[in-house]
Amino acid sequence: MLSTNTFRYRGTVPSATDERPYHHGKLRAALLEAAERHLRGRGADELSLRDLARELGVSHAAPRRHFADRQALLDALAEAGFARLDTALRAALAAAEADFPARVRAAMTAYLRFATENAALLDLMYTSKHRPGATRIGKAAEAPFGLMNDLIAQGQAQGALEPGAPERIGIVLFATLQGIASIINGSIVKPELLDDLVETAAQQFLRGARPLTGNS
Amino acid sequence: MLSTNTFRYRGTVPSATDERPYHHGKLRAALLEAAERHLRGRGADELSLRDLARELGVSHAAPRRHFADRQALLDALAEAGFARLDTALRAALAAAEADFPARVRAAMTAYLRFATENAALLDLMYTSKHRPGATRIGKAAEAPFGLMNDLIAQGQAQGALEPGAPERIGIVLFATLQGIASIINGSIVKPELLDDLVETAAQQFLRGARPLTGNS
DNA sequence: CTACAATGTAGCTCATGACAACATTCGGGT
DNA sequence: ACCCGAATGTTGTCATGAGCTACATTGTAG
Repeated sequence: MLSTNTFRYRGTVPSATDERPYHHGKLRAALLEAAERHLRGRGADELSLRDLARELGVSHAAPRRHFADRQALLDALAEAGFARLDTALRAALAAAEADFPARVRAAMTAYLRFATENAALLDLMYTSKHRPGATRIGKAAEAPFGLMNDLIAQGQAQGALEPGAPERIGIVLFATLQGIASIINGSIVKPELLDDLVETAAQQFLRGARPLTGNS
Repeated sequence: MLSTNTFRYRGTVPSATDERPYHHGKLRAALLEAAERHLRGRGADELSLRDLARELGVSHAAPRRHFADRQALLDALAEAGFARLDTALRAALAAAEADFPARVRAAMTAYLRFATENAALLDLMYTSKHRPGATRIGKAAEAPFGLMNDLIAQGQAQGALEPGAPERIGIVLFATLQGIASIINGSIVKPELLDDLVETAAQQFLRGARPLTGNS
């Protein structure tokens, strides 16, 4: 597509000079890749379409061919983010021990690893001004959520968690993770405390949601 | 310019006509008030200084006399937000029963009430790009934090919580609150579930952080 | 090989934040 | 009272970015 000329440029090879081909070829993918890179460290509101266009050596209006507006690019980033998060969680759970506490810790750690390494992206994923027709994002978000619910259900089956709707327990666990990510990313607490926080949260969760055995 | 005669006011009260006085008089306070109002529903990034100026019937450059730049206004909003949050929490705790579980629920409810009613403001308070010299915000944030720690310490004194550094336990509780606020404000879960979530989180916290009595 | 779709470009409008130069008002010192 | 400097507000300007339209180039299906 972008390589191996079929006679364009009438006899001269474009790469021989610094001439860019008129068509970038993979602009959409390149924009997403560059945007995600820009998102590391900076916030989403500092992401400029024109900036990306400049970086990719393309005119300021070119991105519009692939994303109707700025928000569309952000939505696409969020959607891709959920896919990456899902992959990371699945990988972590696949590599984890079989016993429930270990699996919970593995999932929590993997989530927070993703959340702290992709702070701005995470923010985008969850605050992406859900405009009326943002079904794709909601759809993409279901995968990680389902994973968490499966984990909870598994814990209940093993008798490690009290019975009941998995969502009821799962949402609070998810909220705690989200909150930890938030206070780390917001520099409220030092990143060094992350492991400590995860361990405390895991213990509280496992103790707080286990079945009632005799005493109150 | 907009007033023709140079002799305006000379013995007449300005409010008698619709002429605005050259000096607004309380521009800073009015800006903060208007900004906070604009923040309800919309996000902080949609807050425009020029918009505020227009609304207050003042020139587009006037706000600059009171806030060096946009971020300075946002910082001031965040600072005021922490003060309001502190007030709300203190009021809730003052009105609460003496027993620890009731006080925890009161604090959690008050926090989440503030958080959901001031979504954009809360976001501002915790993501306000902490620029190097943002000491004022950090200072303002300490009050609510101290309150939470006091509550934890009180629970420990009553034997309702395991001993240890209050922060260690408190941070996780705070994170959970923050996370619940985040998923409600981000429309991940329906607002109607808020009370349910609070109750579940409270139960898990009280059970998960209480002293170990005999069994593991 | 030709018409049309896809993709990229150039140039415009509009809004905003930041800045500078100037105007008006307020208040304190004499 | 009066004057002068400090606050506070105004107009004008610039740079940047989003979004739009008209146009140019390339890819491709028929």
